[in-house]
Amino acid sequence: MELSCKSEYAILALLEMATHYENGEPMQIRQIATQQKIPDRYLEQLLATMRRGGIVKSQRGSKGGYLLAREPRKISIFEILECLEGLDVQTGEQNTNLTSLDNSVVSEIWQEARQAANSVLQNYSLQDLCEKRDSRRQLDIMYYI
Amino acid sequence: MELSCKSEYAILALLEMATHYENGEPMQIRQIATQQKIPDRYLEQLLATMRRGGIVKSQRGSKGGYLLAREPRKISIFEILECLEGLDVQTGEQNTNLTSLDNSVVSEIWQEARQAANSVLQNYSLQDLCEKRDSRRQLDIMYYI
DNA sequence: AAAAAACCCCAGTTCAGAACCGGAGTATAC
DNA sequence: GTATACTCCGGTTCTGAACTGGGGTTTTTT
Repeated sequence: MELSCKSEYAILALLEMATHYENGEPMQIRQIATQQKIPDRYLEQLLATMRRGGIVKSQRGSKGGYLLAREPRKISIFEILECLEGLDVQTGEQNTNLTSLDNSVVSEIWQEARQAANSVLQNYSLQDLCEKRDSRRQLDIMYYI
Repeated sequence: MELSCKSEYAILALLEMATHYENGEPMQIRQIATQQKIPDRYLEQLLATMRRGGIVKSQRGSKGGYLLAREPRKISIFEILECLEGLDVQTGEQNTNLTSLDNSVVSEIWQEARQAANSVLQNYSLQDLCEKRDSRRQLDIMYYI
């Protein structure tokens, strides 16, 4: 039940891109990696995966980089995790022999729990996280004064 | 978001014990391991952990074995996972310097999702799983006829 | 045209932790 | 007092996550 390092990196990177979404310029891997303290060669892979998943788009060549494929409001946290953690390939083989009844009952319960978590994540967009962060930041300033 | 092998083994073992809870006799590791296809030396460790966690109790010596510490109705799936997967030690260090605002916002969302999953698991007892399995079994027989 | 700046692809390597095994010790039943 | 179980603690194996490296291709700039 831990958030994988991979997914955390990805969300942080997208958060960074969402923050600069308005100005329309692509962001370079290096730039993002430095800001969010992510190993850049690793981030490269994550961004490539997310490009294939239609979450970001890339611009090659000099002055190139990455852009969100859609507005931050239209990208859910669930979608990001789903893209990265593999599609949870439903190996639907109901081997009623190998997989006992006990097994399938357990995995159904687990499925249900996961579904509950997923619907929470489906209701949060990148935009939401940015806003949450920004209002938090405001609060911090208030306290400081 | 995958159910660890460890937790699955544990639930299956407890399910087996719940099934035989009525007759009051302790069950041996070997017996459970064979039934549920679990490596017995590994199961031994899991049961020991659950004994320390107050989920099962043990009887040493000949004719010994393990028993559920409470009725199956009173043991939630959540409790089992909590016991095995470590207490999720809340490293509450809010290093506002090391951990950026972005980081903490992300981990809060994750927390919320996990909480949603947990409350599902809190509402399922071993008894519930047994009943689910048994009614499933009845259904299978019906189809067979 | 050439150089520079970026992404692209694919193949490693490292490392922590999960899963599993073994042996010597201890309690209990008969 | 012997057989049968759990108990404790340490080791091993193996997988997958995290990270690294090198040689490409595309695009911009000069």
